[in-house]
Amino acid sequence: MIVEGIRQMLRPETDLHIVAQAHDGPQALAVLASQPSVRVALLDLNMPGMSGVELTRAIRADWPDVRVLVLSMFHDHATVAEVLEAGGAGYVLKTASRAELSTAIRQVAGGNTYFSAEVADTLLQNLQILAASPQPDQRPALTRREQEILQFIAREYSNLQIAEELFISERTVETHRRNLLAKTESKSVVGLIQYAIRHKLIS
Amino acid sequence: MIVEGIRQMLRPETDLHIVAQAHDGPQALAVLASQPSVRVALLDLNMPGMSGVELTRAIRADWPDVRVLVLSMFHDHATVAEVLEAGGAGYVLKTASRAELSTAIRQVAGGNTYFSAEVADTLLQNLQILAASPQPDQRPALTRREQEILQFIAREYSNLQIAEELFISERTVETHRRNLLAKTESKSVVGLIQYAIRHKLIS
DNA sequence: GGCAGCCTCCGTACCAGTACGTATTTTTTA
DNA sequence: TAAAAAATACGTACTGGTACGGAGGCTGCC
Repeated sequence: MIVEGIRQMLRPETDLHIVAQAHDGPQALAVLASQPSVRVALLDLNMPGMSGVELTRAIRADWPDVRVLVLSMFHDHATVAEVLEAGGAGYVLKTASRAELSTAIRQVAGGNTYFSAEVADTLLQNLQILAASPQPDQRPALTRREQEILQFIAREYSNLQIAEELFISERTVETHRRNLLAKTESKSVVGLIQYAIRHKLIS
Repeated sequence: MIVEGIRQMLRPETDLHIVAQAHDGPQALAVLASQPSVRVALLDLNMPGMSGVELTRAIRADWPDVRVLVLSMFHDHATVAEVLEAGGAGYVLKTASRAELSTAIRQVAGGNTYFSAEVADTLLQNLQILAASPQPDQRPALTRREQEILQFIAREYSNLQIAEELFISERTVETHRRNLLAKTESKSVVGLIQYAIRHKLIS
């Protein structure tokens, strides 16, 4: 029903060719297998059986050149993020007009991404969490020197190598290393690296 | 000059109070030190001396409650990403209208983020790279057992502990560990953990 | 049946990191 | 300027990972 609706909706757009359609996940995968010309897969996130996210992931895994455009009623952050993580290239709300939908398809086909305005808002709102949020980080901060040492550790330098690099004694490096382990409450370099990554001190 | 222009521009917005102004980075930091009531710092990315990104970082480090709104002529991805990474909460182009600028200030003051439309586009375009890009990951896959071992290593288990946990010999764990190091091309457990995190095998 | 890949196990040797204690100099902060 | 924090440095001892080489059993596939 919905599939047919979209088909009718896009009929006037003469540059868009609907080459196939399917009613659930497995069917979609089967269709893709026999239709090498598909460039964009437009799919309803809320489908029977296999979830839209799973299907997205499956498509991306088997046909990396097929761009996935997701159609959904909701735009909460968790869902949108999941779709992106699964490899979705666009996310359009079901309230979108024909004009918006066709624009989205063209954008996605062209290698770009497309997000409905509300979806984009959601994403940007959450960039805050990813990159710009005030982090109430109330643990003992690492000193400048310690952070520096940590950089080298993360690059798999040995204590001796670090010492030579910084023109200090190996013993000093050992001490810094000990303090790092204590401050990050890790038993070994393993926890240290995880701490560093979590706190975006490296990579 | 620019500072004065913005001041005049925002004068009609009666709910916004300009409590201080500065002409370069160090001056801004000094002003902040003496003005505890500042909630939003509006700064030109292209300033003399200290770069806007540096100033952003400095502000976030010393006054985590001050929200930084950046004003810039450009919106290339590298620059925007840098600002975000430094802790900026918003990014407005200099072509913005008074209405947009005041909206941005209010959004940022309210704990949200704000990005001019073009900037938002740039960001969304690059989400593709962050989250939806096809990753040609053509390295030897880890076996089930190896992944299992890796989980324990990430949790800071020693070889002996892993052995006991899995009812196998410590030697076997050592061998798996060696194979893991080889497959991930890392010199030590340091690289191993980074590999695991990058490939979402842990945490 | 044979081959490949995985999981299992052993020994020897070495080195790097870790634990713990102590102490001086330099820099920052109160 | 005194106190606190950071950076510097040393010694001893021990543990745990790493390098290297070898080997047998099991499963699944051609």
